[in-house]
Amino acid sequence: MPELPEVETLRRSLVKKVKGKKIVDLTITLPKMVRRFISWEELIKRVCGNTVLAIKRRGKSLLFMLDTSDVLIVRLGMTGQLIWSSEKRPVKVDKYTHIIIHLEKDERVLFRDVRQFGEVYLEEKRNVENILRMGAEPLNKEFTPEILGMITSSTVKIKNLLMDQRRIAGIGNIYSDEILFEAGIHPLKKACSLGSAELKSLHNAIGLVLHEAIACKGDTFSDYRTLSGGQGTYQHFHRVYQREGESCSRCSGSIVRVKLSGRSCHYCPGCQK
DNA sequence: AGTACGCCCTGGCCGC
DNA sequence: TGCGGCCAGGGCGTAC
Repeated sequence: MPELPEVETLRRSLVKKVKGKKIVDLTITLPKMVRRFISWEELIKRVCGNTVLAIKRRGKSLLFMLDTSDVLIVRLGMTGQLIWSSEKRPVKVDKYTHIIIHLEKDERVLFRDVRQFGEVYLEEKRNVENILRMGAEPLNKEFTPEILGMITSSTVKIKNLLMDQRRIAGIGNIYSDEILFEAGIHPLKKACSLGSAELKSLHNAIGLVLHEAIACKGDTFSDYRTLSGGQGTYQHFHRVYQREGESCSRCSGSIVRVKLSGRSCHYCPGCQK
């Protein structure tokens, strides 16, 4: 389940491998992975022959900036992977590889996705922000405790708010649990009830946890892999996520799991008030 | 406005 | 061994 740290890790690798290179061909074996009102035929037509000027990230989406007015947008969903394949180290294409971006010299980026929740689409650069409709980037320096305070002026439960991409971009189920533990805030607490000390603590925890996870090259709790097929290591440092019944590293109490809007939510009742 | 739920989808796991 | 049933969940649409 790639969230901001996993997608940022992929982005950094993609910059090294793909930036400045020409897309010579695009293979789409599962057309329904192409979404948002563009046909796969048109996608291929508008992508092939163009050079990738830059690779950006917005929330959990990767943006391949082309040397035309278009951006190729990739969202990995739950189980999506981007895998680097070269002549020296070719990667086998299996039944879960739905899209292949072909560069020159037999270099490829494979888009593999078991559950098919991911998507690829094309949008004009000037429309990207409108289409993505995403909230604040939590690692930008503009993301201050004051901005966070404005975002949290809602009666939504703080856990749901952290995962709402239109409010804050890039945080999913794993990191929202870990961030709230780090901040010592109960996940079911109403966002608007947070005091200024809690907001500061939450802001700090967001930066801390996301940077830590990026330093780990992400979290390979399940399907996520780095561009070269390796694993991230953040899963070894979970403090609450998927640790139901285990003891809290801080107070030795028992980690609890509850259902919240169809998602599991883990926290320590002793540390998170 | 907030929330619950179903849908998309498949591998993995459980119980029988 | 094998099979049915259920679960995980990001994002979106819909109903309340």
